[in-house]
Amino acid sequence: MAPTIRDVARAAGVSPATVSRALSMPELVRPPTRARVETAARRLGYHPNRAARGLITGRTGNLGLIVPDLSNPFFASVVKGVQAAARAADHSVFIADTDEVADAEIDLMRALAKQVDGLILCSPRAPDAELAAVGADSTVVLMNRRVGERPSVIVDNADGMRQALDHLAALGHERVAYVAGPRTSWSNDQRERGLRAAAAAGGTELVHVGHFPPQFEGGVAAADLVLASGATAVIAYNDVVALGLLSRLGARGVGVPDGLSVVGCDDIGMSAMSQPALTTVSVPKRSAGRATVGLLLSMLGPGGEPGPVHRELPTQLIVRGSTAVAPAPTKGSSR
Amino acid sequence: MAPTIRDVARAAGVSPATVSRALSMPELVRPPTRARVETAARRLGYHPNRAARGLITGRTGNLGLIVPDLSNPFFASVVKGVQAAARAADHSVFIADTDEVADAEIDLMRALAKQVDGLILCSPRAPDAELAAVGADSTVVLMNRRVGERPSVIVDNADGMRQALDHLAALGHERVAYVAGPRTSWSNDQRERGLRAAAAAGGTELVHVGHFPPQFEGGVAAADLVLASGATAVIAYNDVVALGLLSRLGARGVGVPDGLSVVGCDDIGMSAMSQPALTTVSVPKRSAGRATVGLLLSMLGPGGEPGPVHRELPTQLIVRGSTAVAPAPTKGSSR
DNA sequence: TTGAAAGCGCTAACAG
DNA sequence: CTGTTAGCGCTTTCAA
Repeated sequence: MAPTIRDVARAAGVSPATVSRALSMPELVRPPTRARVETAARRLGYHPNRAARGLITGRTGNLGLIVPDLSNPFFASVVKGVQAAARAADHSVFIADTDEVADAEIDLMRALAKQVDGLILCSPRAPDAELAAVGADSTVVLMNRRVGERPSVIVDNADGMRQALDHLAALGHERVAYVAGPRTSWSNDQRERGLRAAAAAGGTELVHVGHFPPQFEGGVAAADLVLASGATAVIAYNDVVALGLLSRLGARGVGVPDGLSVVGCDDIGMSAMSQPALTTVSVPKRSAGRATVGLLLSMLGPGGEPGPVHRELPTQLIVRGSTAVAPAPTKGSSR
Repeated sequence: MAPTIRDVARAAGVSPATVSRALSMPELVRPPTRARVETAARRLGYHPNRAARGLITGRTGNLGLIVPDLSNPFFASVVKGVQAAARAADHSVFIADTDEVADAEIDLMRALAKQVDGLILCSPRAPDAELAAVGADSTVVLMNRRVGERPSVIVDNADGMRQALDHLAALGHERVAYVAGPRTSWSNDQRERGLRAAAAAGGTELVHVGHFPPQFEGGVAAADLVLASGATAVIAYNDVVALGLLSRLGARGVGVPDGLSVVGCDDIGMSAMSQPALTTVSVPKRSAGRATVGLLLSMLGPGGEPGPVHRELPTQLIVRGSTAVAPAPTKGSSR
């Protein structure tokens, strides 16, 4: 049986309350007493039971994080950022993976909400209303999504897309395809908007290619549609999809970037290592994770609710080998 | 404020004890009473506070999972398997990433041990003794490692390596390099042993190439050493390393599989999509995760400690494009 | 079959 | 500065 606060109290010859104080608010205890307590605690290998503490303080020291798909390296990175920040603040984190199923999100929110101080929803797919309903009575921070006035950390998707499109336009591409991600993805929505705005501003023709799951297979499936569209360049919802494109393009014998230029988004590790290396819009994944934890903890802090807080992080185009000057227009290329 | 058991009791006109029973041991409560309680609970949106329950039952309904690196897709898959099984058993899971730092493992074990019913250590890097010391008084299951009689779930690494080497030998390769993973990795150790045994049995010459971090960069760094070794084929510690090899080999102008055959291990998603697709030893990642949770929960069940339990899952070579018949021996190739 | 009472391990008043 | 008391939300004897 793990030692309790009473064991320590007995060993140190003080009351449990003093032990509690010596450990959580040392300045309220006379140094000699404190020392006795600390020694006893160390000797017995005492660590306070957080559940018991939480019962009375109302704080568990735990955070919850819900992500759509851990096997997407983007989310893996975010998780690492969240972890690091949480650990630095002496918090543990529950992680749940929804497998891109919106309903699972709601279930998991409910399940986790009871046992954490705050919840981070990363790229949630559920409708605004459901999110708002379930999150009403718990501290929730959104990441990669903005819903009403709820606190959130997002990245500047629109600007990233603008950078990508400007880059392609500067290379002479006049017809660019966008391989869309999930309809329920807020990021996808932002990216589409940013792209439309940039296309209108720059006179580039934008071709929207259906919605695809944000996975490798999604890119594989999209590739043929992109080729048929007559576009000379393609921007994918994310890097994983872009890698899928690359794969299928290779199989079709289309050279990248000579036959088609490809741009991804997220800058996952793999994007630098593909053949050719993928041009991509870099998103600060770790930082976003850390920032989200920071925001969440600040909300839990003394002040309580410091009003709606929003953070937006910048994105940056990384140019690599998968984009090049547009090929000379081919007759009937649109067929 | 979330409703407590007393709120429900009042609403249903019964005592808190009855509510507790109606919800956890329904058969001990008369149907009409039970119905009243259930209705009241549902109406108030009552969910028992697990921390409070845990305080008395000694069970939190939480599991802990410690992995070396979430950004390795191998671990991401394992996590998904663990998650799925845990959720099916109505448990939540704390996840911690050690960034391949053995000390962090021990710290995290201590931190998590207090708040979970059981702990899963996936591919732990810490020395046996430390693992044993910290894990002494908590329920721990190891994955991808065997330490004494501690319960564990592993895969048949040695057999996987044998399959890989036999495959290469059948293709005519006589000199095969192995790019080793971390020294502290038990799996790496098993793979080396399996390889040595198979090499001895089949008369293949095995070249051991230094220890490298189990990351893409590790493979990149190893590639030149492999080329200098005069081997016509190489087996990498895992797929991520193998992909690093592929990348650097491409940069060096060495064709795969014609210039060098490459085999990985784990069968992460990316391995099927590389150019050329990677031949690899498939490891049942999800299943292993699920099996580990199953084992852990069985240990927590009624019987308590049903003695040491070990599970070993099979591995299977997946032949893809990255291996081929050995090139004709080149004069002075060993230089 | 149900209720009253005790207590899990801890912290937060309130005295002293 | 330290000890006593009460109680967080829940389950579990023990009686009724």
